[in-house]
Amino acid sequence: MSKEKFYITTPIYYPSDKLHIGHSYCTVAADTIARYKRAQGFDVMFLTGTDEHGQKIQRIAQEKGVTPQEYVDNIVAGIKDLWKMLDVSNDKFIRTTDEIHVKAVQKIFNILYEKGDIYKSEYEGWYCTPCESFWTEHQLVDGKCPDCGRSVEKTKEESYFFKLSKYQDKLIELIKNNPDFLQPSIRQNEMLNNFLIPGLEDLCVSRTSFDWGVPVEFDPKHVVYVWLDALTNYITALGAFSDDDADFKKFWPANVHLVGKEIVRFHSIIWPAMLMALDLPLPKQVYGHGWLLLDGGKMSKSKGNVVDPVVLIEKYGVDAIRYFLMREMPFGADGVFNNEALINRINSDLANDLGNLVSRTVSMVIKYFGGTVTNKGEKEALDDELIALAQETPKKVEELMDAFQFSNALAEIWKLISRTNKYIDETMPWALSKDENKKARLEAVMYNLCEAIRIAAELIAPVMTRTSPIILSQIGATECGWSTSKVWGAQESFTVTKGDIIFPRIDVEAELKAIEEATKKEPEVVIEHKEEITIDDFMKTELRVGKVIECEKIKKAKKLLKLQVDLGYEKRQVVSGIAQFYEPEALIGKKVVVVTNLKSVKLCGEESHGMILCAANENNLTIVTPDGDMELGSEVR
RNA sequence: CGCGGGGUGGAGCAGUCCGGUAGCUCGUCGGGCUCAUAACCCGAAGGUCGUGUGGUUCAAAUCCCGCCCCCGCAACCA
Repeated sequence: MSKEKFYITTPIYYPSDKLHIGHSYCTVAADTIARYKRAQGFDVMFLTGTDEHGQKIQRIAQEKGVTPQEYVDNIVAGIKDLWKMLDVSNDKFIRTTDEIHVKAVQKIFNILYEKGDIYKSEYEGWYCTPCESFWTEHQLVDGKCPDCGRSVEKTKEESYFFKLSKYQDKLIELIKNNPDFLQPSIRQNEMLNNFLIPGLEDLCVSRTSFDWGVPVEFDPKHVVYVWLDALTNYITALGAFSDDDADFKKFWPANVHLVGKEIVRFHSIIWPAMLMALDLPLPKQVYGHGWLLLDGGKMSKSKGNVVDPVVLIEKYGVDAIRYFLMREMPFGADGVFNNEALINRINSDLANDLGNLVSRTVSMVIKYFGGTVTNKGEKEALDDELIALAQETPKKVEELMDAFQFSNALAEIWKLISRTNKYIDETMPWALSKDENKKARLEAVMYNLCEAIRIAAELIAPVMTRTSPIILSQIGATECGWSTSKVWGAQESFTVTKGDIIFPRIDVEAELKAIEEATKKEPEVVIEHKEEITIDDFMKTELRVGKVIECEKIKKAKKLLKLQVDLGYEKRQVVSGIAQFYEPEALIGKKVVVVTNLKSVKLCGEESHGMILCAANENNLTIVTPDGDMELGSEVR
């Protein structure tokens, strides 16, 4: 009898930079599910990987003076190391630069082309010559360039398009009739209201403007653009459209694509449409999880370094991090990461509740019974509540894990752990130990503790990959495995071993202080210098003193102010993104420096002829104003 | 009137779909215990559930309406 299959994927990450804690979050979640399913006996395929093509990579590599391939090889090595550190148990790792992927993508492109679902664009493209931009009919504003508002001309920009619009109705049906397909359900309306119901446009699936990508076989000046290249990884990794497609036949369709909410659209609209075009089955579910946000507000200037997962792992251990990620926030929604919450979780849940429970139990078994207890002790009605809870916990955990409610699943396990701690108080083993007649009763108590711990330790295994076996070994569990966690009394006797403290308590204040100092020491302000220019380059810029004579907010725009500036020889309108830092009235009468020979553009429907000079960083902005009374129109050099 | 999420004891959240004792974790205070990692167990204080003295209802955190505030996304930071 063949085992039931389960195929789960993470997004493939873009290796333009090191990964951060947010990527870890998604991957750990996928890993947790994969481990859980394996424990249950499923035949699991767990895929992650990297999306390595595209203009951005090409550009960064160029800047660094390496080939794109060298560049991504290096970053990908780091990503693989990170997953190793996090105990991520992926079965495959797909890189879009893998030969098997490249060939399959080309094949898919050809198939869709022959079928007519991909066609070379020959139709209404609109080109704005000054902007060098190509627009679709839909993007135009009043028939003009949405960027600068100038008129555009009909052009035939050569690129291949995928007939996404053809699948619109089927996609609407899919999402409406099949609520499981896109989860959590709030995403369904988002997709319907924002994209599907307004109408889909055909999708550009090739580019000629860069060449770091999969070449189109029959038209090699084109490179396959991200959609077709990246999304198809979920099947090419399994060997689809290759000589060996056994895994593809075995595991497709995927049970779930785990994705961040920002890419839900691609996975719930574009990807299914592509599969429809290929006559392949659709994934059973796309699950858009929330984001791990940094401590909001102004206080945290210390982004970067604190959320480097490597630092956290080195400091607190993999399991603490994995536990925190899965426990702290509900999976579908956003959550906030901060050090204090992390340390508190470690202390109260891991050290106090779980670690200490194991520690005190092991100590007592050694102290009172020389290390071994059996199931032959004297039972009492008092035990029933603990046993009942231990028996129903695995069921609840399974229900919650199946719904990807990791946080609640862990909460259930911790209810059992707390109940077990309470059981020690109720039974007072130290009192029983003083009476030789109560030895049998004491043994039952110790045995029950070991059983409860055994079950809890088994249930945390998908999340806490290292702690689980350590605990099981400390209490001498021999009956291990997910299925035995459901059986109270599965193990007849326990021979415990005193081990190291599993989670030492952390001194919160000292730790936070240390972190604060560490983040202070490395201001880590990487100043990116621009390339050197000559005085002639600089002189191309025409800067002049002007005076703000009118100023108002632009409705609909959060950041923009519309200014009328008097330059002495003329007055002109300038739009500036300073609304968050200046009240319009406060600017009237101020002298400013204006870039006067800048190409005009239209912003939020308002013409802007120039730019106001400002000193700015992430948190602050102030306009540059001449020191002293200069005549309007004076040049600034 | 762009799309969406949210405002619940000091902090972080659940409850809102399917109206009817406001629940959890942490923190605070008091007590208990001594097996254990100053841990564990018990108890208490603390909330008119953003707002309108709005509507529906016997009854509203929960449904309807208005308003305020926060946060993402999108559109613009020229």
